[in-house]
Amino acid sequence: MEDGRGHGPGSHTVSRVPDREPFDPIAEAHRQWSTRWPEHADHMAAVTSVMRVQQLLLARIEDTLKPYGLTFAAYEALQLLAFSRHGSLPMGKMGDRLMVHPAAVTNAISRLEQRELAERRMSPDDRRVVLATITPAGRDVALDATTALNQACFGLQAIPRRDMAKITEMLRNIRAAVGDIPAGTKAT
Amino acid sequence: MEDGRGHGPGSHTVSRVPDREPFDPIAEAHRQWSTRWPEHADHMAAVTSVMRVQQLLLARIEDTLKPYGLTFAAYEALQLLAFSRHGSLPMGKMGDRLMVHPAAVTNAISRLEQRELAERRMSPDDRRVVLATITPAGRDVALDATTALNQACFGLQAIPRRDMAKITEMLRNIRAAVGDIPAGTKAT
DNA sequence: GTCCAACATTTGGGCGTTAAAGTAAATATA
DNA sequence: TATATTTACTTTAACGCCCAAATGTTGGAC
Repeated sequence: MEDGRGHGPGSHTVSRVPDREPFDPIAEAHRQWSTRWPEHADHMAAVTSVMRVQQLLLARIEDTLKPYGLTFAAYEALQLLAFSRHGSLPMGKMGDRLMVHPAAVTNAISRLEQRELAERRMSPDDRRVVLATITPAGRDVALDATTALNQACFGLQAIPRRDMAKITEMLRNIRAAVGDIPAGTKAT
Repeated sequence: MEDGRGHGPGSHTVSRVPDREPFDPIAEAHRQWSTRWPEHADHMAAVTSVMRVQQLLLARIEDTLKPYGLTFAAYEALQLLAFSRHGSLPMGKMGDRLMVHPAAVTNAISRLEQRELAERRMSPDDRRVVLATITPAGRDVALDATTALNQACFGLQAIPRRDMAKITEMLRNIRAAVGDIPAGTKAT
């Protein structure tokens, strides 16, 4: 996959992450920023880092998921259902959990439904709500995909668990600052 | 904006980041994962954290950018041009820098061109390449938007610079592990 | 002069958002 | 109690962004 230089047909196959620049683009941007807004450069670099790492991880994850015909969004939805108490959740609830708009859930479940990995059921309690429900086939796929993801260690075999935990901790500060979680939340 | 509970028309206005769950969904997922794949839970939590923080930051950034009629993708492209040596860059080069597909650059520049923030020029050296070029109006908008972004401190006034730098450093390890930058790259 | 590599664009589809609409439940009001 | 208003839940439609594959053009090598 890692094609060293050389675009053309056959390059861009591995969902972006093209040929790497010979330098660190974030360090470069930090330099540029520092000459103009020195007091904001560190924040900018951190934010840019998060953006870029997300992009990189997403690419790896989707490569891992591709053999199972799942996109990351589809996987997230499926796994959420798999972890739910009865294998089903109201559409709106899924939107809250996944932090996406209700309309996005509608579409995601529709696609899963087409592939018979999930199905819609009317709630017996409230006829307004529709329950997205995972099928046995859906559970199988979710399990296989999760195993693959774990195997690939989310693409980060090289990094020790301790460092990963540290990253989670530091990012939790950001999430707290932004109101994603109650301020004083502690680790597991 | 912060509507405490209560969806319906008028909620979901602030680009996702809906009402917060009463618990930390990542800590919850970490728990679930731990019971089944304990040796992978830390990696999973870190990856999930990056994904979620990216989502949160993006929402904040786009809110800040909205008054200038810019999306984050558009801002990135514009800023890249603004920082470039002659205010212009080949389309392909932009794709490399921004880590997006060539087609994405085509569309992004087209939209910027419509708004007269950028324009296309044929390269005098190579008639295959088209140079995306920032206009004076584009520079103005980019500068204003950047100021706004800095003012908002990228939405993270609360977090000290030192912590932000630490995050950048730890994420650089991930980028190195994934091949985004040469292994031994150091900070600025 | 022919063949191949590099660029950019077009086309098609997934995913996300906003805005608007439709139905069902809850609540107010008479 | 009966009707009317408001609120909750989902869906549809329209648009932006991204990727993937196919198309068309130019430059360079043989």
